[in-house]
Amino acid sequence: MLSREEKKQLTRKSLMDAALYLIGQGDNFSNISLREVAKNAGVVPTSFYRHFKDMEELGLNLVDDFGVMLRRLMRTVRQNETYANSMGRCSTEAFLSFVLEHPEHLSFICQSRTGGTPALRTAIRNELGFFANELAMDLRRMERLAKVDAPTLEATCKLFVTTYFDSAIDLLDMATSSPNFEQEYKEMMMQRLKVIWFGLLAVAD
Amino acid sequence: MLSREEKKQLTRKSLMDAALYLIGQGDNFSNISLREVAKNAGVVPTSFYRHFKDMEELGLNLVDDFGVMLRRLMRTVRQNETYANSMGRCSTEAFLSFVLEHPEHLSFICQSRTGGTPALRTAIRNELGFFANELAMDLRRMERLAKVDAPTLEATCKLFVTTYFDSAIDLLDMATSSPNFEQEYKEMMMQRLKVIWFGLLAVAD
DNA sequence: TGTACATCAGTGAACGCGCGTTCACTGATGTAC
DNA sequence: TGTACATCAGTGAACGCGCGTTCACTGATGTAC
Repeated sequence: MLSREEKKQLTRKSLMDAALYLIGQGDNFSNISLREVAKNAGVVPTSFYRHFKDMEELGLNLVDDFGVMLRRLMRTVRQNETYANSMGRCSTEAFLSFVLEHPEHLSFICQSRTGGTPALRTAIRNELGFFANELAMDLRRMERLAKVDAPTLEATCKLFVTTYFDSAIDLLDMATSSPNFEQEYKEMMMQRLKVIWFGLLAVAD
Repeated sequence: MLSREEKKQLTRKSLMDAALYLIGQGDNFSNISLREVAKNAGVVPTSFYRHFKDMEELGLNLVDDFGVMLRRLMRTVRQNETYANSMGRCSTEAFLSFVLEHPEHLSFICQSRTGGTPALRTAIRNELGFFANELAMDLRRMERLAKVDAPTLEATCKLFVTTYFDSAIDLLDMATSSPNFEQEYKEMMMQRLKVIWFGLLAVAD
């Protein structure tokens, strides 16, 4: 038998899942009503308030989840032994899987990054900034980039991050329309990453 | 005395201006109601239907306006005699002015690019694609890029475009918080453009 | 130019609907003795 | 272990509100003669 607290956590999760489900159906997070979420979670609207103050608070919790997922992704990529040799291909494939495994979560992040409430946008910006900083730490360890000054390295890392997340929207759209989308996506990303990477190396000299 | 048609166009414009005004107030376009727009345009809700089928159609017209503005921007930049010599600085300053002159329009484009209805997203994607193609045409004329293959050049142009439009959100946020935002923005953009540009030159060799 | 009629942008009342939020409640789970 | 009470996640009715959309209308502008 589940404890009261465990049951509560299950309901909480089903509320967040319901929001993601509705995003997956094509709704914009900012247009999703509390009542729709409660209905899809199989719970009466009033119950919502036992878990979240309002929809924005639920959204902030989705951003937190996203942050956890992102950190897990980074850890996985780094542990891959071929990472140091073929960073671009490696991380592109990891990101591809990441997006395809959590399409609703990524739709939510991409649309709320620009269209969410100020609090949501700030939270997402912080997560992406963390991502960029981690990437900068990784790159700083590379000998061939030793001569790159800090501002350029940081700017480049932000460029990598926005390139990844801009591509997520394209990827999600492609996945519903193009049969060979995985290959197309990889080629597109490798093209873009190559240019940025070459630029960074050129600056390093 | 204005003709009936001229008056109608004025009302139409005030409806579109009302939508932009509400976006400027911090609302998300997809959350703005037809009634709010009509109210801010000084017109009864029913009048809205004399001009647009629904809010999406109004949004598509905003995208069209944006397209016209974008083409005007490109023409201006190209006419500038120093363009060929210092493309990065030139276009960054032009884009800075562009964003600051039409902040509501750019908020709308940035937020609807990812958060709008499918029709809106497609329309915006087309406009940005046009921008990227024009840029590719400009770059193709440059001798030092003669050796760059077409896919790389196109990928790079898309990268430039997404870099510009991703920066627009940051710029609009900075403009309301940072006193020295223009200088900060220019430095940030020049950093990013430099890396992409160096990357393109490196690929050219 | 003047008159009689057509057009149609904007009006105002009305509709049914889903919304967020409140409230007093129920009954299973948890706690103290 | 058994009992008596406390907690609190979830219920269900109710509220007032703004929404999109409909309808028949008004009266200024436009057109034909």
